[in-house]
Amino acid sequence: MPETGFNGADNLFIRRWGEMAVSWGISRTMAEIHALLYLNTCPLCTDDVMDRLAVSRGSASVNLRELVNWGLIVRVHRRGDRKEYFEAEHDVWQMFETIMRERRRREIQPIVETIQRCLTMIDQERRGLRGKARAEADIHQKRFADILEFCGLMTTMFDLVNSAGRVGLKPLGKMLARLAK
Amino acid sequence: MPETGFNGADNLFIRRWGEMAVSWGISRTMAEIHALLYLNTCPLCTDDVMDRLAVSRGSASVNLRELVNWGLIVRVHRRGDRKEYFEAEHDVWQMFETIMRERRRREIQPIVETIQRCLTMIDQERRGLRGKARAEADIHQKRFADILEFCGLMTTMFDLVNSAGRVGLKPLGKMLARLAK
DNA sequence: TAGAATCTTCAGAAGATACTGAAAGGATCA
DNA sequence: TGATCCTTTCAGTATCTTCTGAAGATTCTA
Repeated sequence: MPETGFNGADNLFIRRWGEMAVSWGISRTMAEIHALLYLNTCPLCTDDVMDRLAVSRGSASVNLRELVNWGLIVRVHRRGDRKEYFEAEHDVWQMFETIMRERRRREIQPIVETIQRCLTMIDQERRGLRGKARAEADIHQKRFADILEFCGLMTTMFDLVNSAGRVGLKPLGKMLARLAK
Repeated sequence: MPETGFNGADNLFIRRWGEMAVSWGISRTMAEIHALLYLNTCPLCTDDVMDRLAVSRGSASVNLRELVNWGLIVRVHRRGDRKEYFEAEHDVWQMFETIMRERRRREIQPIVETIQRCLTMIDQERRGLRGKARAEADIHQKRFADILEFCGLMTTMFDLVNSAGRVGLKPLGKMLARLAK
């Protein structure tokens, strides 16, 4: 393993990052590898990850690939070295944008599509109803519409944050502070 | 079970809401119960939930309590009825604020505290270092500081969204649309 | 206070998820 | 071409999570 200047702070951070990941639906090992690469100044290879986090080759391989799929780390080749190295995105803002884009695609999009289908379904079902049943269906329709509107707004908000983020953290911070007043 | 006007759309939504929950670190049953109560116009009791979602009494009890702890549903008592009923928050905006507040407390706060500790630790460790090791420590320090700044900004943003949310979805939507240009 | 209705708890079971380690696959070198 | 180095795959295993169902606690009624 190359000199990586690991210390107590790094260990603490890596452990906590992994613990937190579980409550966000991400596997502990994957998050630990991500934290390890985020802190590291130079790319690491599979063996480095195995040694450092005490995981098997299989686990390291699978989790590294998954991180590459998410776009949070990239493969790095070195001349005269057959090993593959991995390097993390170090720009926190870019990291956030990547995570948001992926989660939107994988988790928000499916629910949005489902709600749209629900709205279509309920609209058809509603036609045959009268009186109380009709009123109930109207309320359900509104519930669906509310969530859908909310999802749309969230999407807008994250787009805004991402575009503002490109300018840098500082300007956005100032802008938000001004708005919050 | 009281008349609840369930239909295909509701079933579809409840199922999908439960599926998505898993990728957000929430148990499927808990999310399904939440979806069930969110859609329902009248409060439901434990037996209603058991019948509707085909879960055991124990599971219904535990998950309902957890939802109450999160503040997403409330207990409702009815005169002359010993059963306890449960009703969900129906305002999507309020729901979002509740979820964000809870997740911040349970998941963001711990990582923020850890990073602050990391910064203190690395600052102490750094004193004894010179040359390359010192430079490396400086970079690590910056990495920690970046995440911390990012967390602070996210917090500000959600506060803003929440306060703007109280005005209603529409005004915020317009405001964001204007900013996004 | 006995008895009925309801809720909570929890040990054991079931199910889901993630990891391991070895074998197979692929690339490069001599 | 064979040897070497490295990566990927996957069946079996370990671990973690969640559920079940019944026993026990609690609350209310008569």
